[in-house]
Amino acid sequence: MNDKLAEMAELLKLLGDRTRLAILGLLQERDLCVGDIVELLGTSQPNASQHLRKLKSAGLVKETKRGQWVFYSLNLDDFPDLKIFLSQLPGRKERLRSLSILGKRS
Amino acid sequence: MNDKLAEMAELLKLLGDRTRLAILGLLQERDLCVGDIVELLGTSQPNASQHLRKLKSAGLVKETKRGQWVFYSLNLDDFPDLKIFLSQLPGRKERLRSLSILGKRS
DNA sequence: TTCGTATATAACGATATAATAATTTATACC
DNA sequence: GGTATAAATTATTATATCGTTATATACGAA
Repeated sequence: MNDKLAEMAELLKLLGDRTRLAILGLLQERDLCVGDIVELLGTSQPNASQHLRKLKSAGLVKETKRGQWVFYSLNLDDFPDLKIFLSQLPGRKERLRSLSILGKRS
Repeated sequence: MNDKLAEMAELLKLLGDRTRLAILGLLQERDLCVGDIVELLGTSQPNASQHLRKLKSAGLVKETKRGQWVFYSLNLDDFPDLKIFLSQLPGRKERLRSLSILGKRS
């Protein structure tokens, strides 16, 4: 079909959410399991999980199961422009440092 | 305030609409009055008008009154990244050609 | 197998959004 | 003034979205 515009709008709408932007920003630093994301964002587990599902449906992230954890990582090969954009997201380093302090996993 | 993330999300949400993306794409070619936009998009006048208001509120477009017409133009000086992005919108040239054929204004 | 942890899914409610229809305001022309 | 055109505003409806609560599934350890 020819509705490239609608397709672009859909992607932008997906990005137009504070929580999802925050998740993408965090994943840019390192892969994270859902629990880490929940803790870093200070949101509920189902909320994070549902946002992750949407990001995955769009192909922006991919999941990898490791034991009982599900790790998510960025999957931006199909979205080269997004890489540049996401690198401008603020506040990533700071929050990830706090994760290290907690030291849940080396 | 520090919620740059929310700010970015809001802008992306604004862009995440097919109609608004189309308007921005059209305005990239030339300034247009509301009636032209209505015709080019094939939508209703109030619909176009309301989307234009949102774009104006965000500072993405500005309006200029000329007689009984209100012309809108892009105002992306505060959004340098958007210029590059918008230049990738599809289907602009084609639809504007059809406007020229109609020849409502030289 | 039973228990605890990690994640996903489902159901629900509140709010937001987009489109339409109806009305109003503003301007030009006679 | 009166009429026609251009655009904005208001009200309404339908749908989408986000977050929560509750429940289900998956996996590992004892």
